[in-house]
Amino acid sequence: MKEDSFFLKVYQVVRKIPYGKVTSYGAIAKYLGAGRSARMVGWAMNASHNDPSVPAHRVVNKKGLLTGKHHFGGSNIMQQLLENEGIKIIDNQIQNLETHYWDPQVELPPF
DNA sequence: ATTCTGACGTGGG
DNA sequence: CCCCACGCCAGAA
Repeated sequence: MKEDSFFLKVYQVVRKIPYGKVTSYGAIAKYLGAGRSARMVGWAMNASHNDPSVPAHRVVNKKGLLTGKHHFGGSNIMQQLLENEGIKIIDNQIQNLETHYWDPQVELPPF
């Protein structure tokens, strides 16, 4: 596992997501410079299972849909975690997404 | 090397 | 907003 692999970069960003905030795969990809590799970000989250410090539950797709909840052990853990942070979720979709949205490109300093 | 896949995004309708 | 199709690219087999 290369320390500079895409996964590691993703982890770094995802770890910086503040409590009660969410972001999208595309936003992370963009921040990393990948731009169109949003899918890779999500895929990187798969490997994030090996790294519990990565709050993957705060990463959703651009619609605010919890697309990856199925990978959280098969239960609605992801939704509960987000609701625990004050985020309302209905039918796997985050309500008031703009309120909880957190853009690394804006909130975090550039490289 | 090739092939396939994937927790996505965007654009057109 | 929904639906459909294409693109995108890193990693695993």
